[in-house]
Amino acid sequence: MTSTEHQEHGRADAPLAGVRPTRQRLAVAAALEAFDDFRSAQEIHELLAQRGEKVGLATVYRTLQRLTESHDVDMLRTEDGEAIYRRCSDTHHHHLVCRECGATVEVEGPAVERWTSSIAAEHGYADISHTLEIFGTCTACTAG
Amino acid sequence: MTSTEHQEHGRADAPLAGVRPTRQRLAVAAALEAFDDFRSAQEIHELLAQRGEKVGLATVYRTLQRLTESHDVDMLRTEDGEAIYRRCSDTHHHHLVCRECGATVEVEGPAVERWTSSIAAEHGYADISHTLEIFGTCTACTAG
DNA sequence: GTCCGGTTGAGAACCGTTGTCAAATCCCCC
DNA sequence: GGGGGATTTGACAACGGTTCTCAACCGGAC
Ligand SMILES: [Zn+2]
Ligand SMILES: [Zn+2]
Ligand SMILES: [Zn+2]
Ligand SMILES: [Zn+2]
Repeated sequence: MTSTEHQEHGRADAPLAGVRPTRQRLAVAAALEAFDDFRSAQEIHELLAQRGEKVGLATVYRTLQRLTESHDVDMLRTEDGEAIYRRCSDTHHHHLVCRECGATVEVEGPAVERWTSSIAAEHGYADISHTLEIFGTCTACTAG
Repeated sequence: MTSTEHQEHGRADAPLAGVRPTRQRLAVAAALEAFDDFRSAQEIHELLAQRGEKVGLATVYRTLQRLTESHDVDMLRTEDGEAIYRRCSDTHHHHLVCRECGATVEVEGPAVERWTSSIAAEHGYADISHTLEIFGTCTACTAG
């Protein structure tokens, strides 16, 4: 558990809380702010390189992993299994994603949340998580 | 395009339609019938080996790929990106999957289907598809 | 300054998956 | 029954995303 580490350092509610805000970690966080779409770790690494920020690929992966675990970024998988990341709002939500351009809309569905947990309870499954993503073609891509 | 191949052979509605029902392909199909849970390609390959059916791993992958494309099996990805396969019912449904043992329950949620299409329409997205999977730990795995 | 644990990064390792291509197999027609 | 040509197979290599390794590198505490 990460919760056993000493938490006196850093604010408990900010991204990168409880860890050293190193140049590399701040750079990854900044890159995520720069994007509005889901991006792969390698794309983020590439953007950092273009910006002149030298950050090792392993560090990008480690940082994204940490941010995902702390729910500061959303991670989902493309059709072919690649992990992609996006800085999202704090509340639980899902995504409406354009399969052409990647434009993303956050969506909430309290009824769906209730439905999934009732289904799980009904069958005795514990420690539930769920994935729900909607893919389509946005207006811009339909027009273009 | 696979649609350019001659399709006169085989029934158009059966699994493996339009391709030679070779020993290997039949063995993979049989293995899928034997399982009631989602299984990875490598697990299926291993089962075939245990049964004495010698089928190359590449052939297992190729066959599963073909069956997935023809919608004769469902393919989804575990939380760490691995593809898993299952022979399912024909109607549209989603899954409640044990992340330990793969035990699967098919679930239907008409309300969810309606919700996803209304969300999509609301934002002007067209040509909609969606993924919805629920992961948890089944009673057997919780007990064990 | 020294200490010391957290952090980094280059590269290797890992692992699921796909590509390669010669050999085997099947199907059709003679 | 015996070619012949397309399909299929499988051992193995290659690939791509991700994680591991571990020596070097910080950066606060004292
Ligand atoms: Zn999100
Ligand atoms: Zn949800
Ligand atoms: Zn299914
Ligand atoms: Zn559905």
